[in-house]
Amino acid sequence: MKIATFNINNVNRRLPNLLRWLRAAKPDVVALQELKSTDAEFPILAIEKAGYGAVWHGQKTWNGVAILARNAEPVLTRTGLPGEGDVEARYIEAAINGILVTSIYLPNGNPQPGPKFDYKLDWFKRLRSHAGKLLKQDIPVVLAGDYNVAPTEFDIYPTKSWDKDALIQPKSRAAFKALVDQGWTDAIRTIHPSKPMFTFWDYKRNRWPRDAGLRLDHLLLSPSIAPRLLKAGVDRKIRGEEGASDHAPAWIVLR
DNA sequence: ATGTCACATGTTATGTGA
Repeated sequence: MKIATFNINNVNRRLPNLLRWLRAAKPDVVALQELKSTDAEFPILAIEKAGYGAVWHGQKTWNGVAILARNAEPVLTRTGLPGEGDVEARYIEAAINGILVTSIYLPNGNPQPGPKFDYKLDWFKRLRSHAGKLLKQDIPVVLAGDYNVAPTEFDIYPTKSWDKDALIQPKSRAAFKALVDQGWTDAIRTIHPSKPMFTFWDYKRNRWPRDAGLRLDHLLLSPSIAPRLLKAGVDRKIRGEEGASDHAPAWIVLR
């Protein structure tokens, strides 16, 4: 079973790229982020035609998350994190073939310090609270999404350019580590301990041709599913296509 | 400080967010 996470950066603008990748990579489950689409504008017909069922949680202009399942209908279990109602569409969760899968679009948090960074840290706290409850249920869970955190120095190319950026701040990294330390397995890093495995390359400053990337998209596995981890990777070449998102899909194969 | 992309508002650009 192949599960992927892909920040598509506008699902309608990037629809030809998405459909090409679905046909070529044939993932069984896909967590999409940054739909930048209202619920009504989500391209469900094209996605169904490609052989996928879907659940989605959209919003005008910004954010938006979805979960696709090949030859299956994901069973929606929640949109938004528990607690106060989220105005921004950043969380969706569904059950597919006995696995609970999320699509997370964690706030970027820039500029920092400031209210947007506070929102990021608060959102992380609410995610940890919910993730902790999922762990206690002892069910197979994959927390997939764009966490907007490069967890360590190894997850970014050598540079000073991002020193003030919310993506690499100690507080952002501590929040990610606190989540993982609940008992989750960072699947990509587990399979590839000594390769950077970038998933994002900024459009600016020639960063894709220079491979000046960051690893921001993660698949975290609950203890009951981690032993099934067989393979993991990043479909880097997707980033080089015409009209590409600034992220590439990250994926795992479970036995 | 800048670079790139895309969208919204509503203009022959500018602001916003990433």
